[in-house]
Amino acid sequence: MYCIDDKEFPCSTSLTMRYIGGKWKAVILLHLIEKKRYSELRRECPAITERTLSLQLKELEEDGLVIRTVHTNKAPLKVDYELTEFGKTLIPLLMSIADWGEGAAASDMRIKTSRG
Amino acid sequence: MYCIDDKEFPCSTSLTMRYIGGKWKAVILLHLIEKKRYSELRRECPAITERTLSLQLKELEEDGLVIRTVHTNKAPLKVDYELTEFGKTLIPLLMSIADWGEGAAASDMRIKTSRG
DNA sequence: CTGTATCCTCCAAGATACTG
DNA sequence: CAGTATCTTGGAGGATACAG
Repeated sequence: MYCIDDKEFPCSTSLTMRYIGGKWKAVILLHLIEKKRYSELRRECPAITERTLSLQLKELEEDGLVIRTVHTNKAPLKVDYELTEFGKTLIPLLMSIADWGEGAAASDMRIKTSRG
Repeated sequence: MYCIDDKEFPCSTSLTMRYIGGKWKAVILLHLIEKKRYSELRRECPAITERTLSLQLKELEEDGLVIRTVHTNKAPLKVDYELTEFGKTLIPLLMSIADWGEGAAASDMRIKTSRG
């Protein structure tokens, strides 16, 4: 049994999902394997709305998985995001997640693949 | 770009999360690495409500990850669940998810661990 | 450029009672 | 034993406009 902020997690699996679950967190983390500017991230993930991307990044930062760096305070702002050491421990898992999805696309006939 | 039932997934990562995302699916799948009776599953996952367990199992079945077998139609019913061959391709990933959670519990000081 | 602020919708999931 | 049926709700996530 694990707890974070009075929320309970009965096993380590549910605990992991607390960090990378949700619709977009794993996607964002995977993109951040390479350090990125905020605008790069947005361009690479057009399916994620601005608000959601911003909120998820803040949560990832609070969870200690991602670090945000501001390089200048004068406009135009320059901010980038990268994985912390703790966040980097997720890399093999993130790779496995991406890999499994590719395999699934070949196995599950309900999945339609297109260039998009 | 991938599609299932007119829902769009921009990358393989988001596609995987479609299968194992949500609060409990990965937990259920991990328990089903060994074939289980419905009642066993319930006993082992008391944190999951009956309704949710039932719904998730049905979804996992529709997704081709799990197979449900009814062994008798006369009461008392006997039903068990196990991973399909497709579902078994998730096992290494499920293991990694559980493992990472254990490591996180040791790294993230916000996580309180208890016997429960 | 890098975000917030508002408003809104939808649905995953909980609680509880009931059924073949 | 193995589930459904109802009812409810919190919160994740979308759309869009605005801000430092």
